[in-house]
Amino acid sequence: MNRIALYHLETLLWIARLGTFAAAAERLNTAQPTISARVRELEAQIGYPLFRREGRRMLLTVRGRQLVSDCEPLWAALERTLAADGLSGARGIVRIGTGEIAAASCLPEFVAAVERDLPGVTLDIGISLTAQLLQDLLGATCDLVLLAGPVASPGVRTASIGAVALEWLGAPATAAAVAQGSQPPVWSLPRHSPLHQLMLAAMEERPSPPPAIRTCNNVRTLIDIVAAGQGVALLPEAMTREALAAGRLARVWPSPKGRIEFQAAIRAEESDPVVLELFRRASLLRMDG
Amino acid sequence: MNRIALYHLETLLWIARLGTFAAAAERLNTAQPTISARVRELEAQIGYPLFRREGRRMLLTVRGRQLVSDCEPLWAALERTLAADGLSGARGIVRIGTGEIAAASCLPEFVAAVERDLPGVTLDIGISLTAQLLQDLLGATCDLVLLAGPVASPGVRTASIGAVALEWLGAPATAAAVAQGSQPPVWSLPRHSPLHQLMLAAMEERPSPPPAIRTCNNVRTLIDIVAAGQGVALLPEAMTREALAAGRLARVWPSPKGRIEFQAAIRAEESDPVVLELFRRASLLRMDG
DNA sequence: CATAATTCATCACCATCCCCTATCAATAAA
DNA sequence: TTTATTGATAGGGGATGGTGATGAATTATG
Repeated sequence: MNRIALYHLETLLWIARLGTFAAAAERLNTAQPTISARVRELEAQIGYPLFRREGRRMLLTVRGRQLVSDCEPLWAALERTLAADGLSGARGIVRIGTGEIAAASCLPEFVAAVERDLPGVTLDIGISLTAQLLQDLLGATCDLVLLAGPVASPGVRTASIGAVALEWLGAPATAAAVAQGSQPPVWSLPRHSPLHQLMLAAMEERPSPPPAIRTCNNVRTLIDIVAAGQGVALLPEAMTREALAAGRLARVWPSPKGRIEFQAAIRAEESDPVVLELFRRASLLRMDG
Repeated sequence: MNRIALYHLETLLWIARLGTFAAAAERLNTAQPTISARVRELEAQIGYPLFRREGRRMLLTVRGRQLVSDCEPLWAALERTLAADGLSGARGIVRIGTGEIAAASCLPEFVAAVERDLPGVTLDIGISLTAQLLQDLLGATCDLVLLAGPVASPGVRTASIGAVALEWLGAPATAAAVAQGSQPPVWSLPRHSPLHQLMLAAMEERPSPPPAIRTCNNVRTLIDIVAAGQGVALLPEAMTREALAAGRLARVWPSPKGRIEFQAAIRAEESDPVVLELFRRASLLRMDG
């Protein structure tokens, strides 16, 4: 069945349109015996007769007509798909990996720009932690990543896309308790993440001894946890602005000096022009916009 | 481009799913060089690279991924279409030709029965005059026709499906004028149609000399014309019952004795089982039901 | 670090397929 | 009858697709 080629279907469709094998042969720039042979092959492949003799003509059988009308839209779609070649502009599916913070800060803007300027390009987006993102990139599971922290890995080409400020936040009740000397637990991303490292550095700035540290691999969940009064977290301003304004979160300690850097990255040996163009555009993003 | 065979697409899809050429080869019960060759052929046909080396693996390019995701639904549809073979029951497109009167009397019922009992069968319906219908049938433009008048043509197999009564109808105003001796024109289908012949026969029954005869090739329009007071027509009861009840039409002269016969017909040498089954079912129809 | 295993490319060889030209048989039109 | 049209058939040449054996590059394993 799989030995059917596209020209078999094309031949069937042209015979159906023009009525005779000879006309289809002319239309397809080939000889009439070729058309006969193609029909014979197609019939052999699908296992039932498509034509029936009627005088000197060949008429489609009932099932043959069914096949024609089934194949007509399919053929059109196939032609469109396979001919989508010389089309101007970039086309293709690019897999983007990004961390939660970058996703919240500039991904919608990036996606919108791509949709607008490169309509042929489709983005597949996956959210992960920095370490996973790098692994995906090197393992060619992703084409382009937006990730936190300075990355200096051989085989990776990066461009900084800005930094966001961090703040010690908690529920308003937690802030009040802290003001009275309480020592709430600190929540953070897993140990290997850049934000966790920044959090440890920021703890050094503080006079009090470091309290218990708990981790969660999801920033949104982290926010929910501290908003529920379960502790304090060092969170990016970009993701908490709204909750802060709404009073669901409050500043617990003074903000540290450190900011968290973000970068766009692709494989160093990347050669695909679409990916390179997307990297160029990603490099122009500004987290602190 | 048309030299692409279905197995080329199938191969691409399995490589995309399984990740390696070797795995695809095993899945497709073939050797690995075959897979390499198929990919090479496919790339040559579409004109751009689908894969890129990465270590010892082959990775889809951006455009390659695009093609995969474009082809996935197409492939599924093609498989479904081409494999629609051993499916139980009849399948296919049958072209039905019918006259207006038969269409109005029993076509909806017939179509509903086919939809219900033979869901794989699609009907293409065309409305024409009897002469055209016969020509279509013999010329294999139609597979089955429902037509008026006794047909005895060699090469055609018929079955009676009943008869309908005819009445001389006109607008109520016309009927009133006739009662006072007026001689309105008579409207009818074209000369070669069975209804026209019946009309002429019915005129013989009448005492008065035949008035002017005008023709129109469409019964519905004919009804509209006489309902607008433009004359009298011999019309089938089946199509005028409603207008008569609503008072838009009225009986002008006494009804003639003749009724108009209807038949289902197929080519005598028809062998397609689907058409034969539909003919069997059509033979059971009753116009006078 | 050396070895083994995996992955895809290449090669030679063979079978099959596809297309062409030339011709024929059947039917329809003149 | 003659002519034209339609599709089938036959034979040969060239392209295509398939296989198994082998090789190069990379990655896993001891």
